[in-house]
Amino acid sequence: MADRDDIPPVRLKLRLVFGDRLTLGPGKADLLERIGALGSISAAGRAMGMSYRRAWSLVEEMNAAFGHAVVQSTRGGPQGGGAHLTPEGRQVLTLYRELEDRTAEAGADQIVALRGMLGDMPQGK
Amino acid sequence: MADRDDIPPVRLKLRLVFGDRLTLGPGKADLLERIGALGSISAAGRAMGMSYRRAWSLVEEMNAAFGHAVVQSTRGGPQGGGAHLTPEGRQVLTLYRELEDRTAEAGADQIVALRGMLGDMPQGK
DNA sequence: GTTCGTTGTATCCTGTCGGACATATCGCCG
DNA sequence: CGGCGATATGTCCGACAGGATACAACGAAC
Repeated sequence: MADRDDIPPVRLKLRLVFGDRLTLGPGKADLLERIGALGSISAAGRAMGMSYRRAWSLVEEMNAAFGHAVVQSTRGGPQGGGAHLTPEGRQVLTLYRELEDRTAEAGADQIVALRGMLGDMPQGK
Repeated sequence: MADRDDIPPVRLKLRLVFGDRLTLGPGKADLLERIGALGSISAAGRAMGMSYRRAWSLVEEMNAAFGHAVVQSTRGGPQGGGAHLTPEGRQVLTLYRELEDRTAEAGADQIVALRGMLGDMPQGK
C-alpha cells in the first residue's frame, strides 16, 4: 500500500525567458534557496552537486540581469567569506515558488490527463 | 501606443517530465503542431530549422512513450509518404496548449512582478 | 519498371556546456 | 604575520547532443 500511484513521476518544470537578458528556471531557483540557507555559494554548489565555477556563474548572471543584486557576497572574514540573499533575492525566490505553486494547481487537470495517456508499462518506473 | 510594454520579452516555457519515460516541452509540442499542419515529418522539421534526424527522433520518442502512437507515418505513395497526427496526438497537443494557456494566466502576476525587477537597460532589447 | 519524395537508419563531425584544475585575492583570527 | 576558507576568474578538456551526410526501402503514379 506504499507505492501505488500516490507519487506519480510527473514534474512540471518552469523556465522563464526574459528575452536575451536572463533565463530563470529550477536550477537558479534552487541555487538561490540554498545560498539563503547555507550562506555560501560554494556550500550551495556542493549541496547541489554543482561545481563552484558554475554556481558562481549563475549568481553572476542573475546579479547582472536584475536591477539590484540578488546575492551579496563578501571575501575574507570569519569563515573566509560568504554570501547571502538580498531582499530582492528573497523576493525573486518567493515569486518563483509562488509561480510554481499556482501553475501546478492551474494545470493539474491537463497534467493528470497527459499522464494518463502514457503507455502502461509492466514496470512503469 | 503601439510598443510600450504590450509585448514584454517574457516567455514562460513549460517542460513536463514524466519520470524517465518522456519529457514534453515546447519543442515536441511545436513539432506535433507542424506535423499536423504539414503532413510530413521532414517538412515540419524544415519549418522549424531542425534536422530530419532530430525531428524523427523526437517523434520516435513520443510514440514509444505514449500508449498509442501520436504520429502515424507512411512510406511511399503519392508524395513519397507522409505523417499525420493520430487522435491521441491531437489530444496531447491540445492538452499541452491548454496547459500553457492556464499556467500563463495563473502565473501572470508573478511573471509581471519578476519582469519588473529586471534592471533598466538603455537598450533593453 | 522508372521516377519521386518521404520515411527510416547508420556513420561521422563539430559546437558547446560544464567540470576539473590552477591561481589570485581578501580579511579575520590565532 | 602566516594560515585558513571562501570569493573571483582564467584556462584546458572531455562528453555528448545534435547537425551533416549518405543510403536503403517503400509504394503509388505514370
